[in-house]
Amino acid sequence: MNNYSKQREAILDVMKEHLIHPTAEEIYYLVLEKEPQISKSTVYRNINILVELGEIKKLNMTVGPDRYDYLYKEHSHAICERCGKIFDFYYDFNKDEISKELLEQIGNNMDINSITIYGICEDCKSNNKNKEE
Amino acid sequence: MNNYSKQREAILDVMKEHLIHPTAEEIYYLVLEKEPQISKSTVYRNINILVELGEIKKLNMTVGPDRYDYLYKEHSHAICERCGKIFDFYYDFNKDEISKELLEQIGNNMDINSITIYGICEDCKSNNKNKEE
DNA sequence: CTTTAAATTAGGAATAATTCCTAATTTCAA
DNA sequence: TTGAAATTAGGAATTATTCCTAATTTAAAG
Repeated sequence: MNNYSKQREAILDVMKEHLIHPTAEEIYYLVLEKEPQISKSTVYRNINILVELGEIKKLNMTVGPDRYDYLYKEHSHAICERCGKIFDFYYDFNKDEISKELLEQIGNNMDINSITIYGICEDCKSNNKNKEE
Repeated sequence: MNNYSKQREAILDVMKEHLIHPTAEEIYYLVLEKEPQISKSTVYRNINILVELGEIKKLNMTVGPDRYDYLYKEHSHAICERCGKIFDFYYDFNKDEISKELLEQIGNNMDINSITIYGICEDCKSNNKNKEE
């Protein structure tokens, strides 16, 4: 693993240019503009490699396919479980304390990579109110 | 939506009896023991309804299919992004403060349903050390 | 420069996970 | 009762992702 490849480079470039939480398929179509020969399997494979290398972050969605994010700057995500909207935000979680609690409660010294909020956004809440039940 | 159905009842019972974060397919096989006629599509459909009703919680996985949890008692989850292990733990996140930050930063008054930690567990960290790179 | 082994690729096939479709059945309120 | 709405089983269809293979590219060593 880890020979140079302009395809992988192009994918990372796309991620840096488009901070829009794209799906794998959206990344594929964006990369096509730079690398018209690239295949979908190459995109999927390299996305996984970039995630494994920590260059990009996989966002685990409740709705629709997973999405990816280039962390130009440390931030957290709040995701609407009903419509899938993703919000970037900053919050100073006390990771040391959380790590300590994890170690005490589950006996496992995890490295915390990210903390994600799942909930229901304002729009989905009000749409629901209009629904007859 | 929401006529009585013994199939949905059986699924919820299974979730209450097996607090093991099962996948939809695992739920299907567990429910089969109570309802030998039940079909997989019924299981999928009712799982989604139970999630929507807030009776069970969907866990968004990095690895493998999504999993589900009956929250017999409020708790959070820490998930290993590499092997998919799920740990239940308790932590008193300051949801009010987080909500306030969300409103200020993203202008959206979300209802927070859950907070999930993603990271790399101890086992996966040490496995990695042994890997030649 | 060559050579060579390892890594990567394109393209399509295969798999996995989930949703959709339909006719039959069940639920429940009038 | 009865009729409309909801739900079901079963299988087809769709979606998302991974796997397979022969050809190409990379990089390091001579």
